Amino acid sequence: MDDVGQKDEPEQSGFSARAARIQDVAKLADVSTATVSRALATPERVSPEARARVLEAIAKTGYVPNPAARTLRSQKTYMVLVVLPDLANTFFSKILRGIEETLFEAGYGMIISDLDGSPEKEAHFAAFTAAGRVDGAILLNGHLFGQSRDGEGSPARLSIPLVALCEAIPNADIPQIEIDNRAAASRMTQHLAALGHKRIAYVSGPAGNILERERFQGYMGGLESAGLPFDPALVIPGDYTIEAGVRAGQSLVGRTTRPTAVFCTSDEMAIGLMRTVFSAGLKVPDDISVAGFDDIEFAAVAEPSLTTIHQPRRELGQAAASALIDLLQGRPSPKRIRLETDLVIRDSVVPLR
Amino acid sequence: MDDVGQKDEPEQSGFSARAARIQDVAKLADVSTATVSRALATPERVSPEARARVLEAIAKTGYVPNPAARTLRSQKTYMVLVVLPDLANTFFSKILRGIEETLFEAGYGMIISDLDGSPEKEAHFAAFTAAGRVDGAILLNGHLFGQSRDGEGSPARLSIPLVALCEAIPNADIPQIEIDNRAAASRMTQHLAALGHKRIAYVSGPAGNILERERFQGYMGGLESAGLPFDPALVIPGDYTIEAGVRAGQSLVGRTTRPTAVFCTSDEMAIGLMRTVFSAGLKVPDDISVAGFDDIEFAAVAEPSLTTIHQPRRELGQAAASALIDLLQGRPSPKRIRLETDLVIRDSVVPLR
DNA sequence: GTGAAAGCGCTAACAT
DNA sequence: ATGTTAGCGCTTTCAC
Repeated sequence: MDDVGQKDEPEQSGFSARAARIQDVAKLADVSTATVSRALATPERVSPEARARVLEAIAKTGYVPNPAARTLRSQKTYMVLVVLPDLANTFFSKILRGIEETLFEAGYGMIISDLDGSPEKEAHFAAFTAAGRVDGAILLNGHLFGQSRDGEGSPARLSIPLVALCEAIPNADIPQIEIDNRAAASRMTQHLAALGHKRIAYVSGPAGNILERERFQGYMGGLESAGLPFDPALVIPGDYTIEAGVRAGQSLVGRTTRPTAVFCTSDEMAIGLMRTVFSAGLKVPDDISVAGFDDIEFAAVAEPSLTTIHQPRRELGQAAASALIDLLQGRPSPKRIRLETDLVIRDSVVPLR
Repeated sequence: MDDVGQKDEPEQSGFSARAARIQDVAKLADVSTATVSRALATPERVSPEARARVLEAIAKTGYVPNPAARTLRSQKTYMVLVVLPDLANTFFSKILRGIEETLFEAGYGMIISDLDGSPEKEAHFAAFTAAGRVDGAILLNGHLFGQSRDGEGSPARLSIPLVALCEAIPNADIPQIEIDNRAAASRMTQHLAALGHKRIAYVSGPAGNILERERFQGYMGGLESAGLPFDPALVIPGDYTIEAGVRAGQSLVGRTTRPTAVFCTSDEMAIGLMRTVFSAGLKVPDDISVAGFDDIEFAAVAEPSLTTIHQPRRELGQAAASALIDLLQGRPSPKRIRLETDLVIRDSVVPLR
């Protein structure tokens, strides 16, 4: 009476076409489906004997729980969405590793969303979270996406736990994991100034970007600490990409009074800029010093090797994932974590003259 | 009689805590849930009036179908797994873009799995597919993962449609999307030979890798075409990473009779190798010519800029995604696609002397 | 063209 | 410690 006409015998007969279900395991272990479920989720609440039989039956059948059924019932996906502004930027790869390894240990999977500067994609992934495909999200893109359709003051419906990583999200009451961008930029600026540079150019990130705002303030503060005047003509717009660096270089080499040092707010821009500078017949660092930010893998092998700010990328990813897991499991989570950066001195920056 | 005691009124009252379900839409549009479902999946089978009312109700409620319920019932996830050997390699970013955009147009989402050289991760993702979390997979890692537990000749159970991308999988009867690695490597080798180079070193990929085998054969064939002898001492082991390039460079600079040209089978290795060569006081290309493979973004801005083989990365991704979608939708799919590569001539290679 | 009803596979509430 | 049962939200026969 505990069985209602299955299609055919699911026993381990050579070619079973269909996957084992919890029922198959229960029958084989001579327990109820509830016990099988518990043996997996809360083993301590099942007798050792029953557990052993269940485990054996699972091994025999090759049973793997159906995630859709599990999710439908428990309303948990054990999936986390990671939102990136640009997957092509190598800066993110180690961060992703850090996130993934931490999530994995806690039994969560990771879905990556590459916004690629496209608002439609953002809408797409907003719908994604709204549909309940993920339990939480780690945002590296610097803002929340539109979760409520009516711009009213209504609290976001269907909201899930979020963590901001690298790019802080100012008015959001969520854990923020980052470095001290302002301090790091200030430190680099002062480093250049200490080497005698007086005309220090700054290649920016995208306008409005929070990293950009922080780093720019660090640049300004660094100039001030060094007693150097701020010259708006030395600020060159960029967006962290190689191409932006190439363009910034073009704008520099044509000038009559050139800066003696350039602080690029990403390594990719620094590398692109050096390329243009070379092509124009100038030498780095002899004619102009160039500094970067991030310390991506290519920074150490660039020619000349790049003086830059090292970010603990893997640790950033780990910290963000931990904070999200805390949230997901109802534990208190840190409100803000700031990891330390390092000034990495290589060959692209030398004292003036 | 079509309603069984809901918790509370789900109408658009300011703060509805819970997400709209298909029932809510059905009630509001005054149709059955079946009609709502059909209006979404097969609009042509629903009367225009009913469809309009359903669409309006969906807009009003903000209804988003629950993917877990949909998957549980239909056994389709509309998700595709993309398996990468190494996400940190920038070579993959544009490929991912190509895959993602094509999948997205067809209504599929993408889950990225970065194997990172770890067998455990491979097992993890094998379980992932076995659990039915994805409808199909695109493999860039050069082999299938263990799908059947018993090594018997039984056909893989729970198998899903697969496509091999870039790294062909020899004995698998699945669509293979790739470039002609052998021809490309041969072409580069002959290019170097045509410039007068007689001692052309080769920095390899990982042993056993299919790309490596093909490219090595291309190198051998290229030497032969040019009438040059093969010298095993000129083959330097690598694994496509920057670090491998650095090590390869170290093994080169110490030699008494150095090669005059080096063909690196990835741009990352070429860039790492140039770094070491510089540090040893040699010049590229004056003292030694260096060629790469892939044409990643950094190749054009390296110093000197890198002569390399251009791969149509985005198109490769698109082609693989299309082939998989064909399979998923029961259409015939191409068995093998080979996209064209280009020899990109830049500054890191010059004629001998 | 539309509705009623079954049920995908699991977990959790409630019994025992 | 274990079993029974309801039901997560959807798609899909099967009727009409």
